[in-house]
Amino acid sequence: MLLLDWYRRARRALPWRGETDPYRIWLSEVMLQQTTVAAVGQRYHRFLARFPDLAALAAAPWEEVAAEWAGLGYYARARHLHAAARAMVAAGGFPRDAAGLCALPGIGPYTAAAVAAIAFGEPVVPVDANVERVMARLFGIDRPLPGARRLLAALAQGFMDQPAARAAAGDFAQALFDLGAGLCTPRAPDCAPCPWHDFCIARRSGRAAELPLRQEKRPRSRLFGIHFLLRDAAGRIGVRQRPPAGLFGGMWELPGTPWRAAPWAEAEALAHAPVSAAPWQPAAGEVVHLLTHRELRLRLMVAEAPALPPGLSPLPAAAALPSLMRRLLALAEGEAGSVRSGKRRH
DNA sequence: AAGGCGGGGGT
DNA sequence: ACCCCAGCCTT
Repeated sequence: MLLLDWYRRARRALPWRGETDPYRIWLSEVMLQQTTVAAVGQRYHRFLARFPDLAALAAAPWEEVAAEWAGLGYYARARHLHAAARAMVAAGGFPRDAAGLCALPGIGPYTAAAVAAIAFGEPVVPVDANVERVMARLFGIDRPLPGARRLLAALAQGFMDQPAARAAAGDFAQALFDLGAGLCTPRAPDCAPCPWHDFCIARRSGRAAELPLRQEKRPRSRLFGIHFLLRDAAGRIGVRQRPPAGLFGGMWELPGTPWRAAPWAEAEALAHAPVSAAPWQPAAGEVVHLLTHRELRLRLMVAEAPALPPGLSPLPAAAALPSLMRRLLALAEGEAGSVRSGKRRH
């Protein structure tokens, strides 16, 4: 098969390539949900150093898992990963097929198929955005996503039903990923070296870069909040745990106002301060943090107190915070405010 | 079927 | 300033 030949020549060297331990395959797939390979980076090895196997992860308290996941985003993934590890230990180990995997929290059709194909050789295609893009172009599918999802999945599974692919299910799946990530890219596909160059309908009509079509997205709504950085006499920072579900569910945060559509006046926000008597001082600047469908605009008030009040815990390490909260902390260090999401300016 | 849910890299 | 990414869960 042309694709498998190309893959054996051109495949990427990735940290999880060549792994056979289903735990390690599973972890890589969950980290990569809606997350680029570059963003995962060294976090895969770091996580495994801390939680080397299913038993270690299942035995760990949630706070340690949350701290290890901090900064990776989509925090429900960490909650589900932890819950699934405990469920698997209780059930005696890993389900050996896609159907069994799919019943676990945080494992949907994609992840179940990926683990089944890569770890167990089950001839199922994990349909991610790469596979959808490749199939939409190869067959020239004009129907926009997400409506075309089932059609694209069926087309991909058709390839897996060929004997050469069935005999190397994990390689075939990863070959589609590498094709999508390296050649059949979203913006400017590099069609010349593509193993399916001659058969690709979109390329033959010069429309590869235009497919797949997508439904229009809704505009971002804006949320405002003011948070409070309280240090005790020892310099420890008081944090609390967010509710288990919803935005940044289960993660540490600086105490603050609720997030709402209208900006807060300082005096109004002080009603939500963890200590009312403290001399709160506003930090310069504002954090503007962009999520997929929200724009968070947060400001910071700073004060010291002899001791942290009940309800606040000392922050174990800044690295245990989601990126949003780390950026908020940076306001107190006098770093330039009003920096847009994520990337630092120098 | 649609919306909620982070963060960062690429262009 | 956008677009997109080795998706899943809830409503």
